[in-house]
Formats: sequence, C-alpha cells, structure tokens
Amino acid sequence: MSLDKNKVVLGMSGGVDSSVAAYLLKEQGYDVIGVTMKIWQDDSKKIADDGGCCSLSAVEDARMVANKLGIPFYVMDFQKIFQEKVIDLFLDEYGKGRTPNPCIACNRFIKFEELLQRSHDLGAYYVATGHYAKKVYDEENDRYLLKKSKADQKDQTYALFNMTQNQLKHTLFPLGDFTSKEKIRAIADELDLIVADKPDSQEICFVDDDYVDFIKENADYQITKGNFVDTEGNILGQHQGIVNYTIGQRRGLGITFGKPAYVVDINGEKNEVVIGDNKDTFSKGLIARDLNFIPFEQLDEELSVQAKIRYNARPKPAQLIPLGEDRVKVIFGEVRAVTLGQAVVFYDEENNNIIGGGTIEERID
RNA sequence: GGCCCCUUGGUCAAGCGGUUAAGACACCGCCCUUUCACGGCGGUAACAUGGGUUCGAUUCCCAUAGGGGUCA
Repeated sequence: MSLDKNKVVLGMSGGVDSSVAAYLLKEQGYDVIGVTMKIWQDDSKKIADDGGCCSLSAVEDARMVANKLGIPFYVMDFQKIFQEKVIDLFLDEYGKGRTPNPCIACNRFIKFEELLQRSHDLGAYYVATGHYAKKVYDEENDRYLLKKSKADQKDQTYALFNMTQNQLKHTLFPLGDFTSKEKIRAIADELDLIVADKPDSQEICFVDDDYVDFIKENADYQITKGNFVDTEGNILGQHQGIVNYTIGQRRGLGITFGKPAYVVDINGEKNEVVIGDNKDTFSKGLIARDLNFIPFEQLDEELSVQAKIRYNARPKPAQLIPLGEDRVKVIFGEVRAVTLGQAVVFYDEENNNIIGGGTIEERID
C-alpha cells in the first residue's frame, strides 16, 4: 500500500496541545485522522478521572474536539503492547531500585513505533503529536534533525531523544514553532474547544494518583521495608520499600537529623536506601547505554555537549567519551543526583539541536 | 534506698517571671512539572500532671509520674 503524504494520523490525548495540533494540521491542508490510544484502561476506575491521557473523559474530550473540527476520530487499542513495552519495564525497573521514565518508553515504543505502524496501515505517511519539539531536514547531510521547540519553557525534546531517522521522516510536530503554551491555549480559546482551559497533564498517565499504589497492585514482587543507612553503612532507620525513593530525593523520607537528608543511593540487592547530605548527591558523571544519536548514526569520537539527566533539569556542559558497545561516558565535572534508569539527553553546545541520549547505567564519582 | 540533675510541637532545641513560646528537621498544602525527583512559597503543631508563691507563671517552690552521676 502506498502512503499518502497528505494524510496524517494525529495522536490525540484529549488535552489542549494535541487538540490545537489537529486544527493546525487541518489548516495546513492535511487529511487528519484523530486517534486516541487506549493504553491502560480500567474503565470502571478511570471514568471520573480528569487527568491522564488514557481516561475515558480524555477519550470523550478528544472525540468532541475531532467532531468539532470535522476530522475522523478513532480509539485504537494499544493495551497489550503498552503493558509489555511500558508498564512491565516500569515495574521491573522500580523493583531493581532504579527510577524509570515511562514517558520515554512510551514515545519510543508506542507513539513512534506502534502508532506509526498503524498509521501506515491506514495509508498515512505521517504520524503527528502535540509535542513541543521541532523536526527539520538537513539537506547537506541528508539527516532529519530534532530541535528544541521555540517554547523553551515547554520543550519536550528530552522525552524524544530515541527517535530514529525513519521515525522523524514520518513525523510532524505542528506545535514546534510556537513560542509559548499560552499561544496554544489562545487558539483553543478562539476555536471554543472544550479543552481550552484544561490543566496541563502531569504525573504518570497510567497511574491514578500514587505510583507506589500502582506498583503494589500490579507488580509481581512485594514491596518490603528495609534499612536507611548512612554512607558508612550505619543503620539510621527503616524505609518503606525502595520503590518509594529516587536518588536526590528529600521529601517523604520521614527521617530527621536537624538538617535536610537526601537519598544518595539505592541498593536493590540489599534493600537498602543510603541517606546523606546534599553534597553526597553530587558526582562527576555517568555511563549511559542503549544510545540513540540523531545528527549521526554513531558516536566515534569525543564530543562536547550540553546534557541533562532529568526532564526538568537545566542542561550542563558535558564531555561525551564513546566506550563502544553502545555505551558512552558522560563527564560533567559535577552533576547532582545521577539516577540509574533515568535518561541522559545531549544537546549541541548552542543548546538547540538534540544530539541524542541514552539510559543511565552507572554513576561515576 | 539517700543525695543531685533532667521532662517544651513528630524529632532536636531556644526561652528561664509578663513573648504572637524562637529556629532546624520532619509532616501537610500550593507552585513548578507529560517520569521519579530537586527547588520556591506557605501551613498545622508544644511548655509531663497536680498543688502552691506571685498582680502575673513555661520560667520560682512542693508533690506525683518517665530518664543520667554519686554514696551505702
């Protein structure tokens, strides 16, 4: 089946961004098909929820927007693959004392792999999302590049670092040139879309409220209490189970020394959580694996970049040192709260183009 | 058993006759945020109990309950 370059499948979450994206694509003359991915559906439980991207109300919101804009709308079942590629990984990682980022897995395996495939099945050349990100084609090198959104505050490229050339080729980000979310809301307002004033989504979309409860209900392992220890190994108290913690965390420890205490390490084997001062959360760098690079296939030599190790971190200068075997050493000099399981994402020195990224595997002190 | 000392919010800890009874950490809420966090702002919360002395007691005295040194 040949793909129609004028046809685009838009992932609609029921939020403002993807709703406006639908409008924009339509205005640009595309033949837009709205799709909401049914990823984690406990119908009875989710009805009242107004938050996540997978709630029933979200589906209804998306459907209403699609109707209003006059585009076809479908709900596609992604439940099985979402379970396998996102939720299982999420549960496994937490079980090991690591801190996964399910949004990254979802983008990688669901939105730009499975959804893209299904879009092709419908004859659409493109898949589109409401992400704040920009794609550009670099003729000189014959590569598609991923650039930061002009809305710097809302930029979501961190979560998209895994995109391949083929995926980028077949992806549209209609919001990439807008300078702020307010402008998107203003459009939604003008169009009188019911989602115009909907709050931004946050938290994990498949979790109701507390991700720990979700783990309790869904994991095949038990959450067991263990010891808080100091950096010397002395027992300081008892923790509620390692899944409750991430590196650098301060709140929720329920332990007091007259000064703030932070999680500096999590030892899944021993079921221990190491507590220390803020200064103990700093390290020199990290080793990442499972890499993806965007302007080139593979990193063959050292490279100076800007890098960040959490979605909401400010990028810091770092030096990339390829290690082979799909691994790279990232040296910051000093970086706070390197956390296994999180992603490190590289930007160019102008902090504009995404170079790539990987999963953090090891902390280098 | 005799003598001496200690007892303030969840924790630590100021105040020592009249205070809105500090502060830190914790906790809670909000902001931030398509992960988990960090961070910012704000909030709840205490003078062991019973008697005195004082115009007035958290602060002084006595007794009763819970912890340290010393002496048989």
